[in-house]
Amino acid sequence: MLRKKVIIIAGPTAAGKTALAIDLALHLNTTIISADSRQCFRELNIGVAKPTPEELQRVKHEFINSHSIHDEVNAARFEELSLNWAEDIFKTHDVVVVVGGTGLYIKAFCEGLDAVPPADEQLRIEIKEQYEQYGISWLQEQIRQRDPEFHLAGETRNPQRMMRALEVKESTGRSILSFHGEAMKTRPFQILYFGLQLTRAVLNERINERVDTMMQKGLLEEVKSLVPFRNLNALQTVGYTELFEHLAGNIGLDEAVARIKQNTRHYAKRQMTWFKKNPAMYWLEKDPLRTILEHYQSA
RNA sequence: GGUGCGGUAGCUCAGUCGGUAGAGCAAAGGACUGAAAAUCCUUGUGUCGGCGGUUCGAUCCCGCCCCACACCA
Repeated sequence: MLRKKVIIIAGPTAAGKTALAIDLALHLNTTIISADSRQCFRELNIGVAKPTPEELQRVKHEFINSHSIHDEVNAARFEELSLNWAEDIFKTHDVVVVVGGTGLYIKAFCEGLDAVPPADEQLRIEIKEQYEQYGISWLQEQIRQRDPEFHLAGETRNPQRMMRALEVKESTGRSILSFHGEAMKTRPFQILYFGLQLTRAVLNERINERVDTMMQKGLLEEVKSLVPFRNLNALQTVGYTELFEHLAGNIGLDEAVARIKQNTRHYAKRQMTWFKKNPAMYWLEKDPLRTILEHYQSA
């Protein structure tokens, strides 16, 4: 019986994860590890719905404001960091709260990623340049010739996956697919999964309200200050890309705001798709805090 | 009032030399292993504005009407 426990709080954007996690962490007198791929960047604030400074004061959060948009952050890096944080917290606590909407990051923390080697930076740049110059057919042809396994079983219309497959093949001689599923890692703690869920209509309403609030709080100003960095991975983010388009003069402000709402709905849908397939997920309904505490105590 | 151009999927439109129609976006569902708020996949029956006429058969041709836009009075 594992004494150390991790409580995961997952769910779509705008469902109320942040507030619930803080309440829970206060009750359990412990620390929160955020599993959000954007809130870790200190340059991004309004548009990523980060916990407020007051909230951060009340409960210690890891992976919030911990990185710069110029740093390389990804799921593998998150796995490493989050496990270290958890280990540290477990030195003085029996429970950790992990909250976030990034399904892959939660998976990386709970189950681990396979040991696919990182890419050689130079190689990655070369592949990207070729792709940008010659298009997807070039990528498909390269995959066909160099990685037959991926050509047959991989996503051969998905540029990002093909570029990654190519760089792995080139630098290791192995297909990226050959690394997958080698072992689901076991963790030295018990994991309890909880999901926040709202009806589509309510969720959409909350998304719309939140986007309007973000605009009132000055999202446009925040985005303006980030224009020079618009090509960084960290800024391929809902709320930012649409306003970059507006600032470039391509679309009006109303149109940009409407697109932020729409793209946020798309994003929330993808999040739900990810979490719904987790059979261990306990879907919260009324009185979520009490429900979690009951499950935690009897676990 | 006259002339012109339109009225086709929730939206923007394509198309059928007459055999009841299809793209993009939206919407819904799904995938996801070093960009993941990213990237990608699947799903399209709608009185083809209305009423008549011609025809074996009309959304497509003809007539009238209604609506929208533009121009002329």
